Amino acid sequence: MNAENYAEIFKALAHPVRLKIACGLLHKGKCNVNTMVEKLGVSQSLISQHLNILKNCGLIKGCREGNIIWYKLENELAIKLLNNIELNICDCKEKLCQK
Amino acid sequence: MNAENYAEIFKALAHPVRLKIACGLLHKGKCNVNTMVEKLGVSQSLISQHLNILKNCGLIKGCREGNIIWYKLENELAIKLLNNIELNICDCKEKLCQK
DNA sequence: TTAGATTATTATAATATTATGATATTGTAA
DNA sequence: TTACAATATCATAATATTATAATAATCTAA
Repeated sequence: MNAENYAEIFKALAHPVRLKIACGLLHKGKCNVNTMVEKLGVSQSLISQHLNILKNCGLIKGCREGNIIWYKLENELAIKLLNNIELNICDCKEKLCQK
Repeated sequence: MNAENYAEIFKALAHPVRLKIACGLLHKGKCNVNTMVEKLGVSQSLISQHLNILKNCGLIKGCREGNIIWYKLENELAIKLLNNIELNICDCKEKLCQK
């Protein structure tokens, strides 16, 4: 891991929607695409594109269960970084995280 | 601090040069522009522009001492985040941090 | 096998970021 | 004052990111 590698991780988290997704996954454990679409109020296409960015960085992984794909946080560094942000204020708490 | 605010901080750190600068400041304490130019091998103009981005996010502050401006890390969140990256591998260790 | 639900991909326009080179500003010392 | 060192700003070209709309792929259930 050099500066370029680290910067990529930061870049992946450097967008409000991706941050909400990652933050939400940290607390919710897993989430499917349509739920993100509803909770975050972002188009399905855009959610999918953001998920792809997170996936390409190795931050999340998708696990198909029939028709649905469950996404999970799969990166220790991302988890450490996200634990440093004030989650009770983070939008994801009120949105993606709710049952 | 909402998701947008947090994303801005991540964005500020989402570039190799800015990450090296921030990481270097964390360990070196302070640094002036010309030293960054030499140690990081990046043009003076570009270093200055990157410093400006870090400054605008409130991550660093410059303190003039005669002809020289010393920059310091001035953000608790950034410090927490940077403490989570493996500093012994980070480029800044070999470069910006050396005496 | 067809319809519908869920997710992904593609093309593209709008916008933002990055790097370069030239120039400007600020302070110091002769 | 003038020259020089340190830093900042500006214009701009190249590149990357973001959002939208349309379409495609995949799975399930009837």
